[in-house]
Formats: sequence, structure tokens, C-alpha cells
Amino acid sequence: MRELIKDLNKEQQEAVFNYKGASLVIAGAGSGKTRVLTYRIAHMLTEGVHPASILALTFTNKAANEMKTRIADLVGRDAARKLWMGTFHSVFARILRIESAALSYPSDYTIYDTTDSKNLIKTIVKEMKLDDKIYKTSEVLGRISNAKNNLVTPEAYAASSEIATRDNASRRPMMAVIYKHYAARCRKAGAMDFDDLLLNTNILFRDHPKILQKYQQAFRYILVDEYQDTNYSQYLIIKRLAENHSNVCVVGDDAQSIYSFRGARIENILNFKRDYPEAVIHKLERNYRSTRTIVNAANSVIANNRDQIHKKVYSEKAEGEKIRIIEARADNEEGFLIASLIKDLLFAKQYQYKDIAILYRTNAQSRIFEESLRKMNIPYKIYGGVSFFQRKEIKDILAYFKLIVNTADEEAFKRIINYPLRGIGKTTVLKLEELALAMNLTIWDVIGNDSLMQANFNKGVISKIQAFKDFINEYMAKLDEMEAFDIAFTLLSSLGILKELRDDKTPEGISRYENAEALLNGIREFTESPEEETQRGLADYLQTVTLLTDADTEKPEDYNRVTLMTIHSAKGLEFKHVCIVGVEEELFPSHMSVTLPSDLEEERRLFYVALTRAEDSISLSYANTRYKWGLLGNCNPSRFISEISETYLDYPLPLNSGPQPKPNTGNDFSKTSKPYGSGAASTGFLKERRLVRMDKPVQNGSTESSDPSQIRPGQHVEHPRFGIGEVLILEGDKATVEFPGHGKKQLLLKFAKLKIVN
DNA sequence: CCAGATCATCTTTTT
DNA sequence: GATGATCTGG
Repeated sequence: MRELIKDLNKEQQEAVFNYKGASLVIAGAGSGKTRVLTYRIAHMLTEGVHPASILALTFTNKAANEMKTRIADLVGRDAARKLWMGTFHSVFARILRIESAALSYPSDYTIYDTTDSKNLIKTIVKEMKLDDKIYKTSEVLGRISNAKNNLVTPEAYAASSEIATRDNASRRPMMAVIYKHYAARCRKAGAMDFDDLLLNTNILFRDHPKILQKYQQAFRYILVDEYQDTNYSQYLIIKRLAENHSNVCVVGDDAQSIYSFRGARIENILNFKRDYPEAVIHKLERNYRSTRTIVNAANSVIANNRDQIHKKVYSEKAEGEKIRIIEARADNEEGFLIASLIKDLLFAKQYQYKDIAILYRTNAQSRIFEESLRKMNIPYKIYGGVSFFQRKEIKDILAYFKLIVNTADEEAFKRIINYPLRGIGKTTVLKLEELALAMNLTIWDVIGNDSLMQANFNKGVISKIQAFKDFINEYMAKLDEMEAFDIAFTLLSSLGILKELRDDKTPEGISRYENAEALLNGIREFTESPEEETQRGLADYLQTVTLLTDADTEKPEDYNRVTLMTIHSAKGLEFKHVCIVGVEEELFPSHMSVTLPSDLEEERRLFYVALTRAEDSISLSYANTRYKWGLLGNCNPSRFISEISETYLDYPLPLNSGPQPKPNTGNDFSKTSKPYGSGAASTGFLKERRLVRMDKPVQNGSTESSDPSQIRPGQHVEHPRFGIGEVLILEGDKATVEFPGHGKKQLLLKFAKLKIVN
């Protein structure tokens, strides 16, 4: 331990050694935050603090696991294993399982993921006969989630005149009732959603002082990573747990607060000193990660934000390369240019694939880069989007496990009652649901009630349902005697699911089979993992798995690949070169975030996070045209680019000087391509690469569009992507055009770049 | 009652 | 361009 201290600078050392009392570590990007946290914990352990009395909370499982490994390297595996370390959600899910009785929940409660929650809301809105155009699922879930994160229970929600006024104003007067039903249904199903895990922890601590006391005494030291991203619910849990000893260490950076959309309160970190007046503040301002250019450029961007804790992040590394700006005429050209750039970097700098990341604002942007990387044979891995555990085949299988563990789980029931097909249709399920609602029973109770069933269904239906019930019962009996993997395997075999998936030879079918296989392997691994002393049953597996994201399930063979992810999921990571793509108005900042200044500031912090992921160099790219909702639109470079001091930028040409590129008519890039700047950043490879033709010519914007007012129904028009089609209907600026092989498309005439061909 | 086909809406970010 | 809701023929 002593020698390790040499790795730390003076500020870091202070943050490591003063482990008693409250401390706030303001850790600028790349300032060795994780190192401080791990050394601090390791130091506490060598000072004789018992590992089980340390509670360390992170935002991702990945961060927690990484820290655990590092601590294990410092002080040994046994001690590291006893730490209470994990995400807020996983740690408190565990505690809620232990204390479930106090809240009259089953200890084997299931966790509803976002899809489950949304399905339940859809059902409720339908049952209440409300307009689902007004009560949009995502909107309703958002409001409920917001309420929960601010500890507003359904009763408090209904009682608040302020909320009622707001809901009435937005013409959603029934929100309080929906919330009430939603909460009641979750409880009846023995299920908690993500927000419940935190809300119920708060309720547990609020209503059961004995239990609170138990955990206050257990957790003598509390550490919280990414404190700027905690919401009120999380904040209050920490406050309660720490109120006696105030041994709280929070680490964070207000400049990297990017989760306000899910309730994160930047004030939590800004007001820490008010909550803990005796708190010591440690500022880590030296950035060890990035070149001076990168740090200075990032500083120049964040300076545009008003609310921040003053700090001066600096780097002592070399000045480094300027930030390269890349302009593309179309989104697919951007993909090509980025893939080319990556090839050049691999060659010129001898980078490995893992040294490079492509970061984007929205998951929808990933596709183009996947394509371009694949074409150039660059191995990549992609995070986010439809995660493994969200895939239909996986959710179906998991639903079997969930129902076996918790028969009250309605979402699980509805998912599998007719999968694989057993002739139990929509109407039957609807009737079952109505009965359950009317009798205040779970659906499982209804199908177990013989007289009720005979009164409402015919023989055929009853025997089908009976078979399903027997099947589930059979596996429930096995729950205690068999291991998770064996149950899972026998279950899938006897259902014939594995065979069914294996017989599907379409590309999607093959991937579904592989996914099911991967799931089984995962369960086997879980069952056999000798690591923790925690339980290894199916119920335990389910709990672990629902809180995992695909960043947590990286396969070893994916280690050395180019990383594609959203900027949000890139937080905490670093790469030698970072390509920030789609740096355009409307996209980044998102069109949703340009009206409120506070939203815009968050987008700017997001941009700051993106820039500070890079160690050596950055490229920023944007396209002049881009497909959105199947329509082509024009785009402009993001305002954020102009917020970077120009001295740090390497433009192809000064922007806004000289004529903007016109849509060209040919495919020869050399005619319209602009030379790259001649700064130190240019490797020279790019200039040549730029002249190479793509395997497929860029079509977007390369055809002159005809005058929209000349377009008439019955005419044939050419679309750059869908080819030639017939105009069917014309309504204002919208046209419905039928393209053979693509079906009917609604196109906005002003963007669609249609060319009349006859 | 079911399965396949077509239609509509969506996209900001996630534990 | 994908996913879920709705329609339609068997």
C-alpha cells in the first residue's frame, strides 16, 4: 500500500487518507477518480475497517466490477468480496429481498423492466377506456417515474393540487388514477419496477426505524460514485443511512451531469456542503488522460455553461493534435469517411481496434457505422440499442422463469400463455384478465379456480389452460431441488423452444437460436460460478439479470474491437482516438433540448463528456444531409463546434467562407472534396483516401430534385434510395408514392429530392 | 381463434 | 427501418 501512494498526487493522497467524516471529491474528467476511490477503500481495509461495513455505490455494474477487481489486486480477493459494492439498484434490490416482509412483498418479487412497465400501462389505459393518443405509454411511464424519483406516492400524487393543475393543463386529468392502478397492479403481481427499488427502500427506511438502524450500523462508511447523477430518491437513501456517522464520501463532477432526464439532480453535488457542513472538499483538477489541446478545447466548451463549481482542469501532457473536423455530404458518406479515418489511424499510429471509439448522440445513428465498418472489415462491438436481455426470444424464456418463481407476475404470464402456440388466443387472455380484475385475484389464481373457470370457459379452452398450469406447476416443484441451469435446460427442451429456434434457418432465426444458447450458457456460468457465497438459484439469477445491461456482458472475444456507443454509455471510459459523429444541429444538441436553457446546458455537458473521453486525438464529423424517419433532410453543423476555440481545430476549410458545397451531379469525389487543413494533425493518408471512390456512389443529394410543384399524381418519380415509384396521392407538401419493393411511402416534397422521370 | 400481412409511429439519452 | 397495432383470410 505504501509504495502505491507514490502513484498519487497531493490532492489525490488527501482524498485517499481522510476517510473519516464527510468528503466531497470534485473530480474533473480524467483526474484519476476511480483510482482515488479504489485506493481509498483499500486504505480503509488496511487500516482495519471491516469490508462488510463499507457500502460503495456506482451507476453501472461494470464500474462496480472494475473497482472490485482493482481492490482485489490491492488487498486480496476475500476482503474485496465482502464489500457491499454495486449499483444503487442492485444493492437495494438485495436489501429489499431480505426485508421484503416488512413491506409485505414476497422475497422472490420480480423486477419489471421498462418493457414490462409499458405493457402494464397499456393494459391499464385500455381497461380505463382512455385515449391512448393522449395517454401515451412513454409519457405516462415518464410521469410515474418522475413522481417515484421524487418520492411522490400515488396517494400524494392524487392529493397534490399542484400536480392536478399541471395534469389538467396538459389534458391528462386521469394520471393520478392511472398511477394508482399501476402501483396496485405491480404490488399484486409481486413486482417492482426500477424506480420502485429506490422508492421502496425509502419507504422501508422511513417506516421501519429498526431496520434503518440496522443498516446505519452495518454501513459505517459510504462511498458514492458519479454523485452528480443521483436523483432525489437516491440522495435521500444516502442521507438517511449516513445521518449518524456522516462518513460519506461522494465523488463526482458537476460538469459531467448528463442524466437529468431520469431525475438526476445536479444540486445534490452543488449542495453537499450544506448537507454536511463539516465536509472536506478535495478538488482533483489535473487531467492525466488527455492532451492539452483536448483539455483546453473541452474547457472552452464548458465555459459556456453558467451553473458550475469553479475548477480549473489542466493537463501536463503534450500539446497533441488539433481536433479534426470532418464534413460529409450525406450520412452514409460520413460512415465511409469515419471508417477510412479509422483505417488510417490503425496504420499510421499502430493503434489497436480497442483504442478507437465512435460516439453518437442517438442509438439510431449506429447502423450506418456498422455498415461502413463491416465493408472495410474493421471489427467492432456495439452497445445499447436492443440489448440482449430485451430481445424477444430472451424475454420469452425469462418470462417462464419469472412465472415459475412468482406466479403472480402478470406480465410474464401474458407473455408465455400462448408461447409456444397452444391455441389460447387474445380473447381468452382478455377474459382471464377481466375475471382477475373483477374478483381481485391474480390471473394465476383465476386459472386455479375450477368453478370459476367452468362458469366462464368451454371445455376445450379449459383443458388447454389446465395443461399450461400443470406444466408450470411441475417446474415450480423442481425449484428447490434442481439447479438453475438444469431447470432452464429441461424446461426449454420440453417446450421444444430450442428445437423450434434451431429449425429456423433465416438469418434472424439463427441469431435467435444463438441468443437462446448464450442465455443458457450464461445461466450455467451463473450456477457454477464459485465466486460469491450468495444463492445460486433461478430466483437469484433472475434478479441479477434484470439489472444487467449489455455493457456488463462483454464477451472476451470482443475485447479488441472498435467501440460503438452513445455518449451516455461512454461516460467513465477512455480511448486513444474518439470519433464524435453526427455533430449537427437538431441531432446534437437534440431538437428536444434547444428550447430550455437548462436542457441545452446538459447537452453541452454531454459534449464535454464526449470530448474528454479521448486521450490522444478527436475527430468531429457532421453530414450535410441525413435520413430521418425515412426522409432525407438537410443538416447544419452543431453550434458546439463553434464553441471550441478555433486554435484547437483543424478545419477542412474555414466554415462559412466561400460557397457552400453544391449537390454534385457525378460520383467523382475529387471534384467537390475540399482539401484537408495542413496542420500537424493531417497524416496525409486522408487526402489520398478522400479521392478513393466508395464502392457505392453517394446518392443522397447527388441528384438535382425536380420542382416539387410540378409533381402530379400518376407520375413516376425517382427517389435516391427507393428508386422509381408512382405518385398516388398528393396532399399539400406530402406525397404518397408507391415504390416497388418498398411499398407506399409518405414523403415530404421539400426534402424528398424526387426527380420526375416521365 | 389464429397467422400472416399491412399500417403507423417513432427516436434523445438508461438503471 | 423496425416494432407494435390493426386488418383479413383461412
